[in-house]
Amino acid sequence: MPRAATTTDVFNAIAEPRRREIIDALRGGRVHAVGELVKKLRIPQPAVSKHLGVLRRVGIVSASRYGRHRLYQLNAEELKSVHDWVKTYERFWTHQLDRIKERAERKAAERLGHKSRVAKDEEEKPW
Amino acid sequence: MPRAATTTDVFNAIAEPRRREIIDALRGGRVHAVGELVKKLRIPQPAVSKHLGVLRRVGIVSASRYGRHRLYQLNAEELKSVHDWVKTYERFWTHQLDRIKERAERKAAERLGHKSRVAKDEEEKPW
DNA sequence: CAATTATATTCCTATATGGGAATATGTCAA
DNA sequence: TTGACATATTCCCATATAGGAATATAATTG
Repeated sequence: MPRAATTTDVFNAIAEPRRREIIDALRGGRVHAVGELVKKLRIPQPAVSKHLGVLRRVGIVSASRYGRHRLYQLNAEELKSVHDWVKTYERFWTHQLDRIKERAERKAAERLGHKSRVAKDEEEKPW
Repeated sequence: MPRAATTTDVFNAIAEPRRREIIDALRGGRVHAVGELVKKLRIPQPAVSKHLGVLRRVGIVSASRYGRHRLYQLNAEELKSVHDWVKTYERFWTHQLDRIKERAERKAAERLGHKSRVAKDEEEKPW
């Protein structure tokens, strides 16, 4: 099986650096014509259009016409799913002290026999 | 040019759903043998090994030996770059009120002639 | 209508999958 | 040593790029 399409979900869509650049350029709610993005990011116009196409299919951006221009706008809420997922790991790099404390607490609990319960079908491993 | 390798960076590595499942399974700091992941996630062993290989090359997990087992451990800090990037968009979906207020403030500023300064080489667009 | 401008689409190509099957490697146990 | 077990690697293949070049489509202007 090949890799999932870039339009499968937001995670795949933002894996491409240039697409993240485009997203960043659209930050602040300002709409941008394709040509502006081309000039700003120095990416060939067809490439920008293609990347915008991917982002649009995933829902990260939406487009509207303005004369012969096409204006793109960010729908940043679509990035929420990524944020929600990665946020659950936030504690691993913030608050070093909390982490240490947490470990100490876990060990203390073990000493007191308050091991976290193990699911029935899950054997106790020696590690 | 083909898509960037999955081992290019964390963004590409986590684009694959099964790799995120593996990461999630390793949460909590507990080490896991490959076989445990296979049973837990119901993914064929070669697939698990391959995905772990990708994650290891990117640095998201690290491995150690224990007899004939290989124990994998999460290095969640590697996910920080993703968090840092997506976090800058957090305000777009949290605090609805703040967003409304912000827009109102921007409009007010415009009324007062306090437009955000425009870079010299950036023309004023009609939109 | 013709020329121009803005953007999208099509073609082509080299490359990197991800899964399945089979097999190799490594380690322990009798 | 010989199995048996745990994990990694290799092969094969269908598929989805991402970029470049060329072209098509759309809208404006004269």
